[in-house]
Amino acid sequence: MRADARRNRQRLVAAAMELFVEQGVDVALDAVARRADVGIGTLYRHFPDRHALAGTVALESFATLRRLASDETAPGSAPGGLQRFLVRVAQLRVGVLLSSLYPLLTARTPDGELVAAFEEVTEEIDALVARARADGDLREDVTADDVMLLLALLTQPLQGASDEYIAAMTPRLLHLVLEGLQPSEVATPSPPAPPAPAEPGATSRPWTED
Amino acid sequence: MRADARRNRQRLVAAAMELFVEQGVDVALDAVARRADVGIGTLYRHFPDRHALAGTVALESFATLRRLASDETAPGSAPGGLQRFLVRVAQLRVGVLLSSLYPLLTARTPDGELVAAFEEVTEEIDALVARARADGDLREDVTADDVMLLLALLTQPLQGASDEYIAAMTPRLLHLVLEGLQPSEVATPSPPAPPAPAEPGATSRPWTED
Amino acid sequence: MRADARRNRQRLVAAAMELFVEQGVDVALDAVARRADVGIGTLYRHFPDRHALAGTVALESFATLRRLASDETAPGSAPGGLQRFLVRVAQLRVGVLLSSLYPLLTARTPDGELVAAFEEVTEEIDALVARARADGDLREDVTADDVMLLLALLTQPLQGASDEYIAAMTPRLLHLVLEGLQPSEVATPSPPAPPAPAEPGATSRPWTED
Amino acid sequence: MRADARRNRQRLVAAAMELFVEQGVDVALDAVARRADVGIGTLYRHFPDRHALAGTVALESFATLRRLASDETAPGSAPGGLQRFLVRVAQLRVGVLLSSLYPLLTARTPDGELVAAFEEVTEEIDALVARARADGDLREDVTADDVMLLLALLTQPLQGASDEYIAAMTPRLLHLVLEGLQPSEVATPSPPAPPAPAEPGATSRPWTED
DNA sequence: GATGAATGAGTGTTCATTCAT
DNA sequence: GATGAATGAACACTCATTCAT
Repeated sequence: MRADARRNRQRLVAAAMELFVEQGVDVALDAVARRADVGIGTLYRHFPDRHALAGTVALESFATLRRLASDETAPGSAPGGLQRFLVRVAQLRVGVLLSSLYPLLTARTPDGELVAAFEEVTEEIDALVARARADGDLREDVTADDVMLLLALLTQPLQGASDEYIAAMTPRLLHLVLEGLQPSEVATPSPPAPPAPAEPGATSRPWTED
Repeated sequence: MRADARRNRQRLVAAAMELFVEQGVDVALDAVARRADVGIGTLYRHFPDRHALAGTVALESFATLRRLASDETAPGSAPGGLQRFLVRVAQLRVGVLLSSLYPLLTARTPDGELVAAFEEVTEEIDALVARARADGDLREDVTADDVMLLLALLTQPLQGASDEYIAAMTPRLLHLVLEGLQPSEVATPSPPAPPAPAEPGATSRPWTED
Repeated sequence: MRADARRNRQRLVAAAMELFVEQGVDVALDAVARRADVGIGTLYRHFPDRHALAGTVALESFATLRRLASDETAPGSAPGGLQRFLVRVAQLRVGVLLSSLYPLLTARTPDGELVAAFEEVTEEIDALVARARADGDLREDVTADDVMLLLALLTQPLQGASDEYIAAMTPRLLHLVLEGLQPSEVATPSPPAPPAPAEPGATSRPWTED
Repeated sequence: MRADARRNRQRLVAAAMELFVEQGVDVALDAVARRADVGIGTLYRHFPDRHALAGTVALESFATLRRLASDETAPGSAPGGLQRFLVRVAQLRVGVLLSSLYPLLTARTPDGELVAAFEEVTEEIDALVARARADGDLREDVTADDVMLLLALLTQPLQGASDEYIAAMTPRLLHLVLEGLQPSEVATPSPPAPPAPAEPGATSRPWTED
């Protein structure tokens, strides 16, 4: 692939990620191209349709999440890794993608690569959760799914809120929630999580069609 | 106002609320009119633009929230009112509106009625929070703002997730989070909330423009 | 249906027919709307997509063809009806539609109404052909299918030819061809027509997909 | 010219001719380049625009037509040459080009080479027609223009018809039409052909601009 | 007051053509 | 000379909003 093409591709993905985070996954592709400082045709050459672009952004996001998680599961890493991971993810607001892009995992023809990447992220977070539990930092009844969903929800773009407000409140809420997930004498059993669905897309999470 | 006009108005607001919850605040107004079984022209006669419709929906939602909250602050009501309130709100998914409609609170020309209604809701929730604190059910450093924001985020529509999954996970997450908000020996101080802004829109929450 | 709506619909169909004849079925729908002196949105309100518009144009064309044919099969009508019919059709250049719109007859989900209209046209032309044969005006081995296909081909828009040339040549060619279809001693058997296909779209003519 | 350059040029012209016949002259040039297994840039290096490519294809087609015609006018050739010529041309479906490419003959700046080639084809066909007439195989009032136009029309690609249907019907129609062009007692005079225009493009056929 | 038709700006997508590699 | 990436104009289609009935 030519150098300039690769650069444009990078810029497009970066621009898309920014705009997805700022304005949601429904931004006009025009805007993405403009932000990347590239013609709309170039966007379409690299990504045949919005789906393809979103898929690539998801892939990148999953890779980032995975890297952040594995940083904390490295052998000999300090306790509190789950917390540190979540704080960093929240700062990057990568969670938006975690949530907005779930639909992609279950398109009519689920993208195998994407599903695989998601599985990998899930595994890393499973490891973080297990470690936190082993360290006595996490309630016994909290699963990786709970953690991921909380993350997705808590870092969702709140339509009309100012960036400063979000930036100030996110660590605060995260602190409250994470501390609340620690074991405690008063803890009572949680309502059950839904069972894993038979199928589709190979994930254990039942997202709906596109 | 003619009887049929009033009925149409009601149906429009109801339809809008349903669709806002189901599909987000960006639904086509056509769809709202159709759901209300009313012509699009009728929608526009009652609400000069999407903003006006959304504002009315917000007003209704705030009224509902307020009623639910005041149910729990009635003199002689049982402890645990905050929890019960939050669970009910989550069930109604009225939180979507709480979040999606925040922008309205800070439009260029903030709607006084709306701001007032929001203030009232805030007051009721303040009361619930105070009561919970007094009962020893809530960490000292949790504010009404924290509660409202958590509520908004946790009940946001998660784009591609199936209704069943959401329905199953919401009470679970809420249980975890609420239990986590209880006082505990291990609790450490939360990061500070942002200070109230001087202005605008008269709310103490700094939402961005439209 | 409102009077102005009906008028607009008429104008759209008329404009589409004109432009289909002049420039082929692939004209920009913008151009159709402009020719009909109507906004593009109006076009789309009446016809959800290009297919629907083309289908309606086809329906009208078939109705016209049928009328022209039945004019000549009325009881007591003079001999030479097939010739007169073909000349009139060629003058109207309705044949374009006969050919350009065949695809519609075999769309994935063939439009029943359209197929029925086509069958009716075919029947009328069958009658014309039978009559012509009975009158001794037509070779024995000529079928209605032959006639329709000839008509479609001979009246096709010849991309770069001027209107005058076409207008002058069409009757001339038609005269030659029609006279050639008369019985003659020198006639030799024609190559066989293809057998009717099992299916689809209920017509006996095997047009390809969309 | 480098050997590979020449080869690429050949492949482009061949690919274009195939696709023109299969899908009409409006195919995407991308598709032509792909079929020729060549970059789109290469196509544009050889042919500055679609016009130039089409012109070259026309040239080749005219050459083919001419060759086919002169095969039948060779001294001592058997009677029935016009018929044989037309059948062969119809089989090759070269007629598409004859019709689709007429516009090229009258572009704002008519391509002299092209016009000349067309004139040559016309001359050859004139000869065939004269011979057929002399042999008593053709009505007196049929001209070379009639023959060429019939050929163009009868071999036009019929948008939605299947290849098999066309393949089966073409010889049949051709048989009918050709036999109909033979002299006969019942023949009546044809409507007059349009007079040759003063100009433009030097052809005697009044095609419109581009 | 209700209706739904008309409008046109906005967005997704394709493709002819240019140009850097 | 070959390549394929970049560009933007053009077209299909949607939807907020206005307005005639």
